Amino acid sequence: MATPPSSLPNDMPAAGAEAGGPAFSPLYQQIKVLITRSLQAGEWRPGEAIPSEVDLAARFRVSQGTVRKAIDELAAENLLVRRQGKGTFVATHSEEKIQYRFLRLMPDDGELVSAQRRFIDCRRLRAPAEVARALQIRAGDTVVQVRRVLSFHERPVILDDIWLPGQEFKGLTAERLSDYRGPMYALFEAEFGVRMIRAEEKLRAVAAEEGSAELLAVAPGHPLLSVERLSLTYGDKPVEFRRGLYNTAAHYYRNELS
Amino acid sequence: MATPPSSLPNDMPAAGAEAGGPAFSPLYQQIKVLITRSLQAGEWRPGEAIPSEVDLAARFRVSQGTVRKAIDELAAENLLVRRQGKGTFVATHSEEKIQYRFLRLMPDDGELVSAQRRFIDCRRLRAPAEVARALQIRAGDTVVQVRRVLSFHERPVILDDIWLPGQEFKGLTAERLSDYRGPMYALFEAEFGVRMIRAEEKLRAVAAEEGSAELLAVAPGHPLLSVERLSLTYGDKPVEFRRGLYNTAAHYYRNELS
DNA sequence: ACGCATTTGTTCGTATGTATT
DNA sequence: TAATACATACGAACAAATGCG
Repeated sequence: MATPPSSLPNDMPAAGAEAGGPAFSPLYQQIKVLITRSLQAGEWRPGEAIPSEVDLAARFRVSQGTVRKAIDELAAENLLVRRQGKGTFVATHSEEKIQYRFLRLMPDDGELVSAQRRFIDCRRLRAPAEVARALQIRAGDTVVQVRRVLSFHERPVILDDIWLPGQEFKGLTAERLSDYRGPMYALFEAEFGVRMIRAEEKLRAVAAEEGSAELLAVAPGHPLLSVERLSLTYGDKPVEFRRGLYNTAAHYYRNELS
Repeated sequence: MATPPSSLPNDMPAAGAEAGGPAFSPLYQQIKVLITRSLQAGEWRPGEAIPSEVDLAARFRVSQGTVRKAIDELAAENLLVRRQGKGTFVATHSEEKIQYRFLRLMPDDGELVSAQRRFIDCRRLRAPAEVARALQIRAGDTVVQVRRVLSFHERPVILDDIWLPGQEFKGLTAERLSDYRGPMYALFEAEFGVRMIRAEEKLRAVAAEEGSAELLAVAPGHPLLSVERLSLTYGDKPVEFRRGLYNTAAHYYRNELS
């Protein structure tokens, strides 16, 4: 059995190390951490191929199988995408297939058609307490607020309010949002180097207020699905907070329990 | 390289075989199918240990690593649970840890407390068209309908209407439901041999109607979260259809996107 | 059109580590 | 302590998909 080589952060607490937890972690977990760091540091950009398993094995001085297991888990977490015969690629939000990973709204009948976007507002302001708490920044720090409406078949269905940390999103304007073709997360990734990895959502049923009712073309008091989303990047760092109001008259939010 | 032994269903379309698709599937996928069949047939009951990897390897005439990969996937799908040093066990709904796998409602503040259950109704009737379609039975076939209210801190929060195929649930009564300690799915599994594997949910915001408003102690028209759930067992066979109405005044439905 | 090199995918075998009883 | 079972790690070989010459 090969002893872990000195190039590995064996002395450093990796994934498995917590207070009271085990002070070691398997080799493949350490490799996973190293690969994640390179991802985070931008050594390989979204859409690019990472080195082959054999190359990585040589680089880290471990067997190919160990690299393989590390990549397996990263692929399961949607950080990497494997393609037989081609290589392993850094996941990107600009791909067709993965495009609707975060959009859970489905029409009651008919096919899923792509949404028309209308940006109502995009301005910088001091973070309200609730937003600051969610984004883990100081209350009063600058945030960018984006307000938009998504329509299907010319009918407004989603009203989104989006807050982004001003620090990471300098230069974001309504124009750039409108001009960009493709998903918003693809723009964030390409223009600001911010990659959404996963998100946590809180769903509630609420009554439409005056303003949102008008934008969604429903009567005030009409039931709307409220979806609060906190998006996280590497290291579970929050990078987006949004509140969506969905008109579920002709659509539903699909979820799979497993 | 060992050729697949005759005991394997190599000639039979397994997981990977579809119209136009490849007519073969990897060994570990075939093993996965075989294990799933034994699970379905009840060869090993929920909570029991299945044979060790070495035993299964001998039984199927493959290497331990191949069995391991099959079990890995079944564990990832929550059909099996691995425990180092002890064995691999058939997943069960009566375990503490897995108890809240299907309950997504969380309190806005405070800890998650266990719900008080109140069964309002349990009767047999002919399946309405919508229910029959969901359960893939004939309209008019017998179904069991259960209506219940879940309360937290003495306040009603969830109103559930549950439909079960009468065929599989002979002898289900309000008493048995009330008397049973533990999750309902554990009762289904223990008393009727029906194991929920996964479920698909459709969420909407709706206005409370007269009857449901009274049971949930809210005003008519109050926004409620409607949760339609179709529960599936082995082979994606539907075995439960339910519609829940959640009062999200002090709770939210949590979801993780990844 | 064909073959070849590259890369991931599958399968086997073996040895050792860690957790449980 | 010893036996058992899952977990990790290595190495080797072949299969399947892809892209290039």
